[in-house]
Amino acid sequence: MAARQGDTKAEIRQVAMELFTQQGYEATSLREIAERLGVTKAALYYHFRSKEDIVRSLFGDYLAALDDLVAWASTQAPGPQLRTQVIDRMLHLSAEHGRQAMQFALANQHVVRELHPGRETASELLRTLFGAITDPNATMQEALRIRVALLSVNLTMFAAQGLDATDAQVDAAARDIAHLLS
Amino acid sequence: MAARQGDTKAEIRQVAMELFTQQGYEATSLREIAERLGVTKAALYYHFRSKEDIVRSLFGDYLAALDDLVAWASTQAPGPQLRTQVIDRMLHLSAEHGRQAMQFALANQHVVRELHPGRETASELLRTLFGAITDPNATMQEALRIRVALLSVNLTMFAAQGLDATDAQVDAAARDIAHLLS
DNA sequence: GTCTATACGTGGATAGAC
DNA sequence: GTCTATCCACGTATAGAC
Repeated sequence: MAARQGDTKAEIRQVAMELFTQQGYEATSLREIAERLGVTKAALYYHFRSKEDIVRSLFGDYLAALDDLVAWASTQAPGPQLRTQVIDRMLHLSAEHGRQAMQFALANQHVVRELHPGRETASELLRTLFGAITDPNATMQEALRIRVALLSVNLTMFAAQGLDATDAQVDAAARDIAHLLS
Repeated sequence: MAARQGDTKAEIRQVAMELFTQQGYEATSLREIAERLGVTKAALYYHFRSKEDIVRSLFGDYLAALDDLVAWASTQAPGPQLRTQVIDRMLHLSAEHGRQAMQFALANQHVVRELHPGRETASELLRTLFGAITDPNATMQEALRIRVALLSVNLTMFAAQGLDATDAQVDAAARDIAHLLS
């Protein structure tokens, strides 16, 4: 209890991230988060304005960075080079925001979707990104493989759960796999 | 409304599958399902005993089949052959239960987890499966790639959303990708 | 900065009429 | 087979005291 002055907000974020990832966003109540921390629901409202505010504070940065990536890719000419660059940037994002963020995003797609106010939904975003890196004349097989290559970055982070590996090792493996597919 | 005798149950299942996949299980209320069908909540309770009962009727078969696969794989010796066989069986499962089931499972992992009464959780199940097909002496990189190969089957189904492709084409692409990685 | 108390809506679920 | 009416628990959120 010595460590409960000023960092309460950080603790809330940490517990919320954990529970949201394990059980899902809707399945996790504020009461649950509060109990786990030994505080009351009302205490949470001192630090955050709403439940959505918590999740937003958890992923706002990542989503914004993803937006930027998509916007940038849309201005480039499709082709193998762009593919490589986009994959590298995805890896960079994953490394920067941590595996847990990826796992949350995968487990709470519909929540992430709602967090995009007035913007594209997550699937539209993905579709835009796919379009940007895929040659218009590509066959269906090629297009599909490129999509899987891109998604494999996050999938690898997910698959690494419980595996005895450093972040750097996982990053390297993700890069190998994505490039193998693209 | 002529088509509202006897197939109501089927309609409920269909709408539920759709909404659960799009919005998530908890985020979808029974009221929402009922309204969409033009009936009342109480009507749903005539056909199903609970909300969980609906989702169970949607995925019980798939989960049972997955259980069988894991149990079988555990009795086999790990190696390249087993890997190929497991991947083929996964493809078979996906084909049999449809892409939408895969999408639901991916979007509602924590719900699927709860549906396993007295059994392993979904992640334990996956871990068991991974263990069965991975050589104990494999490097971390190899182990990770095998995991991703297995998961890529479902991922490919997911990635095929909105793509103009037949089920057979997607299956074939999934097989290629999984084998490329394994 | 954290609490008690409470309001309010909604969700799942049941009883009983038609 | 579907409806109305209703119950109860829970979830988010607020007001105001300490």
